[in-house]
Amino acid sequence: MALTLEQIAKLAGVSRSTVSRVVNDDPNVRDEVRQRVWRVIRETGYQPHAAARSLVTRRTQIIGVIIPESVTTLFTDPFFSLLLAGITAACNENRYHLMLSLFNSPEGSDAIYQRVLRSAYLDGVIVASATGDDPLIPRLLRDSIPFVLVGRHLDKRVTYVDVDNVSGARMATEHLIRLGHKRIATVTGPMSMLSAQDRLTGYKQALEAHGLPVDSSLIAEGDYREGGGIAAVRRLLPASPTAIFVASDVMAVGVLKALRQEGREVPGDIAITSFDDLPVATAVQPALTTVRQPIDDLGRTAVQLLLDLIHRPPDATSVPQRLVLPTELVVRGSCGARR
Amino acid sequence: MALTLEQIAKLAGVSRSTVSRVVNDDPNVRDEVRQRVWRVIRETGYQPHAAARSLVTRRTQIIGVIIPESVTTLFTDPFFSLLLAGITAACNENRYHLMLSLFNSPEGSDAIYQRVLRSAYLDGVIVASATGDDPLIPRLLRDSIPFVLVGRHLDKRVTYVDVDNVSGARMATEHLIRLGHKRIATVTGPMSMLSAQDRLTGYKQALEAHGLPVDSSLIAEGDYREGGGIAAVRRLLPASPTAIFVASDVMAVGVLKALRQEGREVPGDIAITSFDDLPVATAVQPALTTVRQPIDDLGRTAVQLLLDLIHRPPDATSVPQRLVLPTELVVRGSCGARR
DNA sequence: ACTGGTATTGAGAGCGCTCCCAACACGACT
DNA sequence: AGTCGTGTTGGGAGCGCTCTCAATACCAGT
Repeated sequence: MALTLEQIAKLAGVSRSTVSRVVNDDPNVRDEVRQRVWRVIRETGYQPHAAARSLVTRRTQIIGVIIPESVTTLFTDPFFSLLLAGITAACNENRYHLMLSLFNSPEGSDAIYQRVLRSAYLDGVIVASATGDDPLIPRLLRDSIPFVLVGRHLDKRVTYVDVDNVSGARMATEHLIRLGHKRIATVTGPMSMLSAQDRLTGYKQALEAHGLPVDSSLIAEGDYREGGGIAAVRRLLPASPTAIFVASDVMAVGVLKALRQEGREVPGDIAITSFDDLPVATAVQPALTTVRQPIDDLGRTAVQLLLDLIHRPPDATSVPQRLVLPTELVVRGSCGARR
Repeated sequence: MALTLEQIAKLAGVSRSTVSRVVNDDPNVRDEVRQRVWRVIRETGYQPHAAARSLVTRRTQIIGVIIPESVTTLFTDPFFSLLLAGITAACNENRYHLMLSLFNSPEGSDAIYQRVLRSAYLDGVIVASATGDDPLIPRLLRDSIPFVLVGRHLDKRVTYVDVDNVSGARMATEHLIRLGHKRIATVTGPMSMLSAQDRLTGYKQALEAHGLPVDSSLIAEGDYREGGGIAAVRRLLPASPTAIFVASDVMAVGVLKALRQEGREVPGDIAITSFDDLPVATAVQPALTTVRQPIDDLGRTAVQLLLDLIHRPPDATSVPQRLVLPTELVVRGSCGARR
């Protein structure tokens, strides 16, 4: 059976309270006693019972990562793996635990919300790239559960960390402009997501900054998935673009595939730039010129912001933090800059 | 503040015990009372406090997924995303929660083990593809923590679910043999992993079954990562194979890349088959002929086995379950069967 | 009316921990 | 010698829940 504080106390010849002090690094313990207690703890392999502790401290040392219903289908995108890796690393460093919730259950997201968030399991949550109007956000605000969004949000009460999608997209598009392209199309993400809107904004800014017209026949909405890239190409080709800025690597894979099927050469006939710099970007042929986002940082920063929120004294009123991380363009073969 | 049982009891005009019975579906409650209590619960949005409940039931309704240190570098492999998706779906269906632990921390896996597994946070754990000699397994056995392995294990006390790596690899190799190849090389996974050993065994079985020699110059060890595939090709080419069975899709991407660099055509000069059928298999050109494994099933089955283990009465002695799921060959372009 | 059985309910104890407060020892100061 | 402060320790209460057991109500059968 698992040991309790009481038993450790008996073994060390002190009281329950003293052992508790030792375990929690309370300075009010004589050094000699502290040593003795630690020795017993080490020898017995004692570990405090998490639930008992949580019951009184009202803290679980667990944070949740929520993949909202609206994006569970994107979960296999390596973006989420990398994000999770960053988040878990930061959690480990801070001795926090991570609970993963995909809101992908037939019971409905309301029921999951109740079960996961209202039962005091979690000290706080990180919400991964929700759509702008995800019903989750108002609920979290209403229940005053500490949370951080990965991806920006319009509500001023929301703390978030995002990558600079606008300037990333602008760079990717300007790169094509510099290469002499005039008819530059774009495949966007699902417009319900702010990241998709931002990348489209960056694309438009680049065109406008260089006096090029924004032509709606050169804009096709995708879904951040491969199939969306394929479908978008079919809609775009009649407008005869000479280059395409694709709003994600995964869609770019689809675009590449579709173009190949149509007999178009990349970058010879059509140049491509995209966004994310996932491992797949170098797996395809030609390798993708793409915008790198610091996904690992994104995860680590989200954890840091959340822990700040959790440890903030409840009366402290302060403005929610909003961080935007920089992006960078990685030039490879698909844009035709190197030939 | 969050409500307690006691408050609900007062509101419904019954005792704490009765509310507890209602919440836990105890049949010994008059229907009229049950209705009344449920109504109050619904109206107030009451949710039992998880820690308080855990403290007495000794159950947390949380299961852990552990990615051992030996494979954390593979975590971005979409295999893990798909596995996690299957696991979370099964968890949601069973009203369990999922705690994700990557043993990737500088504090060392011993410390994480203590922190995560000895504090009674978890009802049980799923260990994802450990190496054969991962020190985690004996510790879990010693501490009698219910656990299920994804991937087989030699110890007879271990419950696991695996895919049929041997017969999958045999199919992939035999397919090449049927296409007339005689000099078939293989790029293996890291030989510390049983799945890698099994896939190599399948490869050898296929050769032997068709009277072909097993030539060690045609066998190169990889690491299940892209770089390993690239490096393996350089070691393999001097032996002039006409076909290669690559033990994972991700490595196959590397192999494709390296062959292209060496000016070899796939499948013209060298035919390729691989293993996994991840999304990337259809992203590359030519698309990979590969062995599909039912990853989603793997995750769901692991959860099912674990829950069986958790709910088994402690005195029930029974033989650990070992399940092996079938694989299937998906023929695409890289093997040259379709031209 | 009395007995026994069954269905339903409430009260008390206790899970293992933290936190508050009182108790104590000890030295320093008046 | 008495008082105070400081450092250290132990005991009690209580977090919100479940579980056991006793109490009560009600019915049927005698």
